[in-house]
Amino acid sequence: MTETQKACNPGPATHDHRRCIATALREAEDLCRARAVNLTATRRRVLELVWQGHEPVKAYQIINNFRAGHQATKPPTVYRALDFLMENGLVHRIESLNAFVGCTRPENRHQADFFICTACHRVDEIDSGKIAATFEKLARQQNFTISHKTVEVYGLCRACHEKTGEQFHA
Amino acid sequence: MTETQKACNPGPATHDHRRCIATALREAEDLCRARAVNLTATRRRVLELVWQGHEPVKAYQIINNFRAGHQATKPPTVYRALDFLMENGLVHRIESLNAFVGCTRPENRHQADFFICTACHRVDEIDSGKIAATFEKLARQQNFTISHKTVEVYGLCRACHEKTGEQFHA
DNA sequence: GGACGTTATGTTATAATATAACGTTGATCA
DNA sequence: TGATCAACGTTATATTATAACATAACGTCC
Repeated sequence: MTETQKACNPGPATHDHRRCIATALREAEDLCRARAVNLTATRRRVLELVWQGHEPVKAYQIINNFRAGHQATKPPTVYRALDFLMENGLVHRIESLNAFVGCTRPENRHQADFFICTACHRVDEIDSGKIAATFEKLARQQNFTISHKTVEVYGLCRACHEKTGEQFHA
Repeated sequence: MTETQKACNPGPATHDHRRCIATALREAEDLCRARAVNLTATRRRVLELVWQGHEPVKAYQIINNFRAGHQATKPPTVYRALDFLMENGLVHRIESLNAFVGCTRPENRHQADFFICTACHRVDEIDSGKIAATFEKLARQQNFTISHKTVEVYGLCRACHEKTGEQFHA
């Protein structure tokens, strides 16, 4: 099991997700304080909504769920908050889904690559040292100079793969 | 004036892009005949427009440039044609750009990974045997079962990298 | 030969995603 | 105290994509 997963275990709803949210928010607060950037109430609320699960969340889900009490919000507010959160490595964008996911290890800035489960939609960051090396080697062969990348790998996570197996036996 | 055809993006050497287009269309015709699928005039025209360069082309560029004579078209027509072309491996979608690019080797069906130049926007398919192996190994470690992936690597192609170098000396 | 199925396209409307442009507020501080 | 700035509000609109239903063109089967 990788370090990425921390307290949360694979598969939907098998853990107390409130702890994931609390941890993510606390880490975000600490990091923003340390970096002297401003984690405002709006940004904090958006981060909380991104963390409503381990699945990617769409911008308009956030917009629609934003109202706390009876305050609504509008697209630019949420997109700005998402920009801030991405700049600060607290949230990643999943390009192939037009969606956003909380970063599980924001303390070290990184570009993330992802495994995305097509069954439960859980996203895990790939530990990407080896991937980077592979790409660098290929790039050198073509004289290509890499700056950044989008890597989103789809398939079944362990839990869902096992469930599928169960279905075959049922 | 249309958004068509800024001269071809160099890549290694400047080339006569009309030949690229002609080749792509001919190969498409051959493949569709061999597979007994129907490369209609609409689909052929969309493919031609996707091939207006080696850069990704947006759906609405295609829609706006579609008129041959004075016939316009509407989004569903073009999206349907793109779906057909993608199903038949003649076109790939670049997820992180919401854009489409002609496939350079449609004769063998494949999922493609890409190098995308941030300067000239040229796209090249990565020969991805090694990439797949690397991902498979990582996936096994996490008990993840891969089905497909999006890999889009950004940076400078050789030509643009060299140009940038020149600029630094200028 | 005409009813029917199939494939592809046309048409209308709208959904879903994202940003431009400009206005307001409240904190800070010279 | 008023200039500045960061953050957010507001309005409008741009961009990307699809749903839903209508029509056309063609083959086929009785």
